[in-house]
Amino acid sequence: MKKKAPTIKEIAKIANVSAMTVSRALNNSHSVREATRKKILKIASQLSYMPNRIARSLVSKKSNLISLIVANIGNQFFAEISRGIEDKAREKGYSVIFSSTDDDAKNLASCVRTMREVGVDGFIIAAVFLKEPVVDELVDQNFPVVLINRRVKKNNVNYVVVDNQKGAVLAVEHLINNGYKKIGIIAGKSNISTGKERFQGYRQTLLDHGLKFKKEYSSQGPFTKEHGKKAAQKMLTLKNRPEAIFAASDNIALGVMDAAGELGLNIPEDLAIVGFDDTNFSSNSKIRLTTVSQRKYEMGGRGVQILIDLIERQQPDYINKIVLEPRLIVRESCGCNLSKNKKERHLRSH
Amino acid sequence: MKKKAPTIKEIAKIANVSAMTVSRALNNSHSVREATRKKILKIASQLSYMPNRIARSLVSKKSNLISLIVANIGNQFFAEISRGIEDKAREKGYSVIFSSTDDDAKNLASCVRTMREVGVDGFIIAAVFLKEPVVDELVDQNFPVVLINRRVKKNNVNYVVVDNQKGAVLAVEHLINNGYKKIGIIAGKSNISTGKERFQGYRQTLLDHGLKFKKEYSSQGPFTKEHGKKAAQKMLTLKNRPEAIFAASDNIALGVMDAAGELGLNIPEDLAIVGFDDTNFSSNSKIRLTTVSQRKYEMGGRGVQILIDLIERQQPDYINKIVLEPRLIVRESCGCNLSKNKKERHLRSH
DNA sequence: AGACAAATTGATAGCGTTAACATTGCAAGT
DNA sequence: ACTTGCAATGTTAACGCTATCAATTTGTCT
Repeated sequence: MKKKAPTIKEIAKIANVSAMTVSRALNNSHSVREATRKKILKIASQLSYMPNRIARSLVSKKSNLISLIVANIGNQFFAEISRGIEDKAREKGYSVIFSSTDDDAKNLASCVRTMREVGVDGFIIAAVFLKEPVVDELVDQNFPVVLINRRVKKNNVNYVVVDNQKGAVLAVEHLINNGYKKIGIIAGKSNISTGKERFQGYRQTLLDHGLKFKKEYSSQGPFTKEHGKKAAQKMLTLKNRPEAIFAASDNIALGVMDAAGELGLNIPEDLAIVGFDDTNFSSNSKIRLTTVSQRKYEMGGRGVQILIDLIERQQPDYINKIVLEPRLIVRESCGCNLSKNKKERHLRSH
Repeated sequence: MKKKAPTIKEIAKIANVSAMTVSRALNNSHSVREATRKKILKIASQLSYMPNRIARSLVSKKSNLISLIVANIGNQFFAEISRGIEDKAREKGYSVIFSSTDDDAKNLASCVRTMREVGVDGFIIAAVFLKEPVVDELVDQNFPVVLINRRVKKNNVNYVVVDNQKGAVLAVEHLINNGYKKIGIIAGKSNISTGKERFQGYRQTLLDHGLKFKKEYSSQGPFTKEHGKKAAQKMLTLKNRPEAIFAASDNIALGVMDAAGELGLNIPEDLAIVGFDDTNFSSNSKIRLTTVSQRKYEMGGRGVQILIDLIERQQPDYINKIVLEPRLIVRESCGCNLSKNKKERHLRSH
């Protein structure tokens, strides 16, 4: 059996003082004589006393627990965000409980409920749809929430996101500026803010540059490699196939690469690809994915900062919306910085 | 301000019963009349009552929280394990608090301490060194712990690992069987079980096949891409360089690929690589890493299972050691299943 | 109807901590 | 010496829940 942990009462008994004095001594309140404090601290350390936060929480109505809800913690993108969240939370004295929803609305609802029972002080959610009644409810009840990465349609929630539309514009303009005209998109779902906004950025950029939007050059689905592959297979076997694809996430881009590989298309010579997220693997020397960078670690950290301000009310009561700047990381999958040398070498080999 | 949550007392008042009856009704105890239960449940739902687990924990001395400690949640490998842990935990009614240690012993110690204060029911640790006093202490105190992925030298702890030595044997034998003789290793640190055991497997296999171990063909360091790259740069510029490298993790393998790329070496034609872990990205069509598979998701799940058995004492009091079978996933980075066709094509192009 | 067992409900206390107020003791000021 | 004032400590109750045992109601059987 687990050994019973010592309590302040036991310390009190040994030290011959009241439990209250022990409590005060351990929380370095000012009104404890130095000698008493020392005695108590010594006993506490001998018993290797640990404060029981559960009891403390019951009184203070604060658990110092944060709930982090993502679509899938096993996914590199969310894992990187999570690390940012964890570090900042720990720095501030909070711990993080994580849950994955697999982008299923029911799971979100049940996670939120469970976490409220657990007594978390607030939520960081990176798994919302544009319409998200669960979030509305939290907001209505003034329960601390911060959305990360994705936002909801309603405008009354705190969030930290990148400018997704702008990110898409950067990506697509880069392709256009380098001479590509037949540009396809494999996008996320349009009921998710990132999916929708990146798609809009794509479409708008085409129009702004006098290119027209072709339905067969676009696909909307989950942000997964599988969707990327399937959609690319279809798109790349069109009689008049696109010569460049904007993948709305790096995972999608990976799927596109797989499809291209199977069709015998070289990247970037036969097909240019730009991704979105700049996940860890994208810089790999075999992948060299040109992609729109999201500062995931920072995003997580700032989200926590806002959440904790909210919880501890150090912030006035306004809604905090942070839109980070996206940045295009040009690597090689877009074919836009191939050196003359390489291009020639490639041509020769055919 | 956050709205105060309703308590059983308030329900009791409205229902005109005692708090105890409400408690019983909500926990479907048998000794509540059906009519009473219905009345109480209705009121509870009207008030959207949520049980306060903190209060419950204080009484029951059980939080239904599990602490998961990994080296770095932002790392794909640990992220995948975590997902397995989360799913099983949720299935069993537990939630998971995660912490990253960056493989720093002090961080581990402080995490464990914090988590014990928080009141977790047990630990799943995937960040131990061979000698780990913190774990010893938990074990001494009979506090539920399960180690995942890595184990400690002492033999009195529950764990779930793969057979790392065997995994290394599989990898290296595969290379040897396919004609490679000059095989290097970029290994993990030898104060970590996985690092040590994989190294031993490598060395033993060489000897068993009449090859001799050359110090300059080996490097030991962190399981990171950076270490992989740096070590590979050194190893591959040896006058008599290895023609194959066993990377003790997929991340290391990625670093080796980077180094090879910079040196103008093609994989697998000029250099064969085998990794370890089979992380998500390894199957990518550009990477195609031959690697030793660890069933990470399963590993996590089984770890949780054991931990919960421990917590709830459904298991007799013996120590549970699970060693999963590794499996070699042959893809292309080892050059061992290049079709004749491809080989010829490659030769032609030179 | 009366007696008894069983089912249902209630009262009390306690989990470990802290907030709020009460008490004690001791030094300074007159 | 005697109030005054403040520092140090103590007492009580409460946080929301449940274990335990006591009290009450209900039903059953003779």
